[in-house]
Amino acid sequence: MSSDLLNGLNPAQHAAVTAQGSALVLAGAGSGKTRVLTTRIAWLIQTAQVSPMGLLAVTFTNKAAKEMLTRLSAMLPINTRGMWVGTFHGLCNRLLRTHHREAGLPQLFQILDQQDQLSVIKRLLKTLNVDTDKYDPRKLQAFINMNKEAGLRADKVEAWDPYTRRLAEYFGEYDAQCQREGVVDFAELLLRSHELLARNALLREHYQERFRHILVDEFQDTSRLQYAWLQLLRGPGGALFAVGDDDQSIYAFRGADVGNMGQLMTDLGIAAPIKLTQNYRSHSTILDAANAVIGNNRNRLGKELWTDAGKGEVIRHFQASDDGEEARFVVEEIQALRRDGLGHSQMAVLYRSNAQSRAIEHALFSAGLPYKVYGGLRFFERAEIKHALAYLRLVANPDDDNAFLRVVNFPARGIGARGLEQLSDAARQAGTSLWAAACASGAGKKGVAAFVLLIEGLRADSLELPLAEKIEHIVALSGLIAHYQNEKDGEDRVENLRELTNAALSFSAEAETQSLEDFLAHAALEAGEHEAQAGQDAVQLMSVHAAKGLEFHTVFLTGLEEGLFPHENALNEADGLEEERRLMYVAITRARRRLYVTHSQYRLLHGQPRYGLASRFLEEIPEALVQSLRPARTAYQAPTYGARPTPVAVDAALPSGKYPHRIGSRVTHPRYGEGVVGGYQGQGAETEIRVSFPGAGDKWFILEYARLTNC
DNA sequence: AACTCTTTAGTCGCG
DNA sequence: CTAAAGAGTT
Repeated sequence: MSSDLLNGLNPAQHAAVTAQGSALVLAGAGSGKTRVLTTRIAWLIQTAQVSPMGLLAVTFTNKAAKEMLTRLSAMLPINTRGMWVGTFHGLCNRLLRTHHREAGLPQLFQILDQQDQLSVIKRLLKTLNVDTDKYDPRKLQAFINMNKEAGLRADKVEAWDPYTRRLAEYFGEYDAQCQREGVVDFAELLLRSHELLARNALLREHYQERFRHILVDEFQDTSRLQYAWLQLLRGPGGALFAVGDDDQSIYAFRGADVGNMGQLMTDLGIAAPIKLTQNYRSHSTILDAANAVIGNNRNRLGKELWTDAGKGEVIRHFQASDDGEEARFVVEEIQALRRDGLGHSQMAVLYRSNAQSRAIEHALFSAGLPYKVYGGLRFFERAEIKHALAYLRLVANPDDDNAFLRVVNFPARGIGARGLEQLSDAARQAGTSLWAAACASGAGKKGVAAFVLLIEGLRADSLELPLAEKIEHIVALSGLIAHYQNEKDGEDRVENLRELTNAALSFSAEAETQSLEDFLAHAALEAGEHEAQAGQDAVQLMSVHAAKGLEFHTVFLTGLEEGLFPHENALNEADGLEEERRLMYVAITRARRRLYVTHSQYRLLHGQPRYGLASRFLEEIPEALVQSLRPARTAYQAPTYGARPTPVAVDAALPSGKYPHRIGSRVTHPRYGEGVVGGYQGQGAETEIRVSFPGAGDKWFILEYARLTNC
């Protein structure tokens, strides 16, 4: 029986799936990690080592959780409903809703997303009369979240300097305000349920006895708090099975601590991780490049990817003179690949920062190619949706001050800053919510009174309606649709508001509930799909971070320049360069068959001209694996695919790094026109370049600022 | 109180 | 440069 499940696993995968007790699985990119995880769950259940209700499986994304459940139900004839499989936040939410009393929370606590949290912080700093030039709300937000992710409350923060002490003080005020208002931010979900389990021995022992097996995906992304949470849930006889890849740890900036992998081995007495190193995705040229790059990192658990799929194609490198040329090169290659029959959706263009998508989008658009951009706002984060949700939240709980403030005057109903100030003064003095203050004192003011009547009417009217109809009704009467219909460019927003009803419909079908509160929690915990342009078979554009976990036949890795990738900000951070290198490793291993790496000597960044040297990561790829393509001597002209002239090796005389313009080559200056590069002097940022112009003679420019282009 | 203008910040982003 | 937020204007 179980042999069916285990069929086709390689020895390492087999060992991981059937490991006894706790284990750490070091799963390289493309090594069948998800398969191992789901097969282990199925195997544990099938061999009766655990019941479906006796295990806990944690992922980072809703998508991963959903996929795990889908695969599981394909493997075993069990009902996955009710199993504890989900994201850290989803499971903590479940725990806190079930035990809200013990956790000191109202049953209907609201969840703040990042935007909500920031506006709460801004509001708080305003009432405390804090100078926001000195205490940046966003810095405070990061401070609060970082500390919570490390498991620290305001009174436990180590604050040696006055500035940090003030931040800690505001942190405490913020938590107090959240507690008063019954709202919980993302980090709080985790911290609060950790405290719940830590303080309540009965509860803790109950869950420890229940969850005999705890399984964690993407373990390298766990924060210290998440690790502590897992340890609390794991009872004396419980097993913790963690799967991760330290080389793909790219989320330190949001609290992930790779150190958890080593910590886990120490804490559970695991001598060595089980390594999955056979890669089923890429050809060996690509893996060799990835191995070589990541080999430059110091602190690794250590592993090398390999494949029996053969060498495959050489990695193609292109050096553009500006970002426009880089983009046109990508487009030409995409068109050639398309002619050879490769689907657009099999090709991805990756970049380090989202701002870089512009140039690529422009070129794709000009060429009439379909593309999808990932990143940006997601469905439940859009302003019109958040407005609609605020109405829903007020109907569910009128004391929700955040929701109140968001829509009390949107659409405009004559309630200005002055009126609001009176309201919040009244609320503070009476120690009540804004809503209560509005009911008490607002009767005189027509705008406020109308708003109170509107919300009360909405609640009364929609009480008995099923979820989707309720939402449709509230959205319609809120005046949001009318407002956006009058606004130019408002069609999309109206469309999204209508889509909200559909979202509610599919939610109530899937979750089998008509509860508005459940839907609101769902909206907070799952922000929905990223915006993506229409197009069935479209080229995929996304940041390297967004590409983690995905794979494509062909990958264009663009913008490989110092300062951009590795990003300059990362160089000042502890272990920043190593994290950037891991990001490079993730990027390379996305490609199944063909990998392009490109960089540009010049690009506009924030409207400023910038001359980037080739990324050090480019030079860390062994030369033998790379073939350099060069543009024609003049501006790059599209080579016909297949009939391209034999690529010429990059001129080795000068390292492609330090000098963007070769001595003796012709360059163009916006003011002086065409000239010849005479030479360089100075180092680093001081580097100057000499150019002789036929009309203006010899000129020296600071290389960093000179607007020179090769011609 | 709505509208327009100016200012400012700008790596990556799950829940 | 460009989008969004805050300040100033009508």
